[in-house]
Amino acid sequence: MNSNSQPIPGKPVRGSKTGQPIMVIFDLLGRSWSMGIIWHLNNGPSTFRKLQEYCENISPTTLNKRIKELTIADLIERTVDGYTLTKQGLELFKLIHPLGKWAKQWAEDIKNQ
Amino acid sequence: MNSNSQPIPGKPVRGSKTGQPIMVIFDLLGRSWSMGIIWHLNNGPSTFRKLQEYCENISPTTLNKRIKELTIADLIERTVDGYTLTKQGLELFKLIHPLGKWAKQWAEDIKNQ
DNA sequence: CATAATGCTACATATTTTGTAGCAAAGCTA
DNA sequence: TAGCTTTGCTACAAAATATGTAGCATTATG
Repeated sequence: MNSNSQPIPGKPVRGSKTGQPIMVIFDLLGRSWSMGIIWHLNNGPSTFRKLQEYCENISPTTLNKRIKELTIADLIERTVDGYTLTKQGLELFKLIHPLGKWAKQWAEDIKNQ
Repeated sequence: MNSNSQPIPGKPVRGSKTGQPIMVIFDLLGRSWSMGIIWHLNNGPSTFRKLQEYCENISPTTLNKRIKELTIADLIERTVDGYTLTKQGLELFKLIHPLGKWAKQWAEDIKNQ
């Protein structure tokens, strides 16, 4: 359908022919490990191999793709200390952070169903 | 790796061998169209075909899988009016909602890079 | 009762993700 | 400075997921 892989605002993505920003973000974050990478980087800079380890031994192929995508999207960047969140990436993290607490409660609730 | 498809807290999922809730949610939301479905249902109940249409003509196969997963996760449910968000689903939506505004700004910023 | 809309399954094809191997470059370390 | 080790990454085949199309059984609706 759309073999052009990098989700870019204004261009068609999964979920929006007109490339609505929210859908672009959903496409980007919706790919395997994207959110895990961002979540982890909030703990500080990380090397390629540390990231791989943290993300349940994600294959280097996939990790590399995600890194490229998230870098183009200006959510992460490479520094001397390793990969880190950009200013934007940190803001995004702050927005998804509350999910952590909610998820715990949710897990409780569906257990007691 | 893990052919058992439904992400369940406490069971291994993509991103966490111990099934940490946040990772379970990431696995669930990370699948194609999951977030789009939740986002859309916030506009009110929707039929299967309306959802399909809204989600860029998602294939019925995939939509059906997502519906089953999100239903088991108690995020959506089927009512006489069609599929709707559950109480939990609505809470989740509220948490991801701010992403919309942020995404717009983000789209602006990376355009002007 | 006929027609249309709805929810969904089947199944082949296409795309993504995984897993393993391994290489080139940079950084210690003796 | 010669030899490890770590790091970032590519190649490529196999496995898992997603897509697209057809179509069928039910449930509204006229």
